[in-house]
Amino acid sequence: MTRRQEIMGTALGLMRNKGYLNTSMRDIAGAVSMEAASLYNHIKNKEEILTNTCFGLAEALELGIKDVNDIYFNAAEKLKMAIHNHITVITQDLNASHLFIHEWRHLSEAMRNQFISRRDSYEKEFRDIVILGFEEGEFKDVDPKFATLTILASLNWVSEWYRPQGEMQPKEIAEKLTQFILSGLQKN
Amino acid sequence: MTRRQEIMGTALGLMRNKGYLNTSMRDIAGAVSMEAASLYNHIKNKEEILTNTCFGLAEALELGIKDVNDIYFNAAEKLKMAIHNHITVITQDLNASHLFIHEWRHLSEAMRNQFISRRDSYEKEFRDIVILGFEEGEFKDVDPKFATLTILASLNWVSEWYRPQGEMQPKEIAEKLTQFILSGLQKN
DNA sequence: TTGGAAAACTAACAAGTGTTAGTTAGTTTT
DNA sequence: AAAACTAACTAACACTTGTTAGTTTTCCAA
Repeated sequence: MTRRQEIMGTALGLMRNKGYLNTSMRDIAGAVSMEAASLYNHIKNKEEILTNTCFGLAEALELGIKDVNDIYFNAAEKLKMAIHNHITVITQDLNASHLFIHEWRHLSEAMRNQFISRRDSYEKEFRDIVILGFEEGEFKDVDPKFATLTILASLNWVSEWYRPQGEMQPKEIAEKLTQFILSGLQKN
Repeated sequence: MTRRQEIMGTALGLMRNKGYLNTSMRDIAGAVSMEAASLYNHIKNKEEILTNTCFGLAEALELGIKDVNDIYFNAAEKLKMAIHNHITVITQDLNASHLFIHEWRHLSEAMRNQFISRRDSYEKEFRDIVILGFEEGEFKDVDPKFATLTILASLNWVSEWYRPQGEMQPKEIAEKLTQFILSGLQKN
């Protein structure tokens, strides 16, 4: 592991606990046993940590959903794959996910706009699956936007309670979520 | 409206847009056309804004769920009422909800612990409904904790996209969510 | 062994932070 | 008329912020 990766990883950990704004360069430096100014030999500036992380995860999610939508399957199958992909990415690095989900607001305006538009287009790919399901006659006639937002909220929330050492592993989480989203809580 | 309420309301608006940490006392003062120091004639300090808001909403939610669990109904009916209550509270003041959902992390440690324990007990009341549904034989044998977290994630996310001027109103949102949570996306 | 890059350091900057102290003008109560 | 209260002000404090400049140390390839 390079020093840069060590700094990045440590920074993400701190930022997950205390928040991006509340984590100072001196905090990060202390955690890797150096002076704040020395960090700048390895990273451009504080925002690079946020930018790198947010766009890194965006890319991972986009790659996954493109795979899903490029192959033909029915909507239920696609949704299952999309959920599986999302959970896999999100649970990979919980610290990074936290930044991706909560702290992107603190990107500079230009980066933020870019980020939002990529997020929107990811959301749209998800929404298309819901719409496909309706066209197939398999899904109910729900408001696709509403449904998609609700689904993504559940998926993202996983990063809040998932613990790698816990008993539920990503694969199982994805399966349960798919089950829940497709057929709900009630019997029959 | 008292000056205090004006300050509080304005502060919540700013904090929703820029985040709690990123909103300075000078920002708030500017928005109500006074000097930062003058704010202290009306409020104790910055944290009071956060504390007041977080515990205010906690109380509103607790009151609602107590009403639900005090009366006898079947689980499906209870869940419906609980969701309705949650959505009503959350959509009442979106700025406050944002603080309640996202910024409670920045409460001082003592307040934060208090807040978390109240949140946990609210969560438990919700979970009891899911468990009741299983005991009644009406709900599937899901992991109650998992289900509850997933449900609450969907509910809280509403505060992120709901717009009072939009076409979907709280009552309708609550109904659609209940429907979605009970019977999912798939037909039959 | 040496030259040079990489990576650390110290010191400082300009700006911004929440908050307190002390004061003043205007209003209300005694 | 005197006293007390309200709500604003200016000025300042003590500290933290991200970042830069300039310097020294470390370390590895030639």
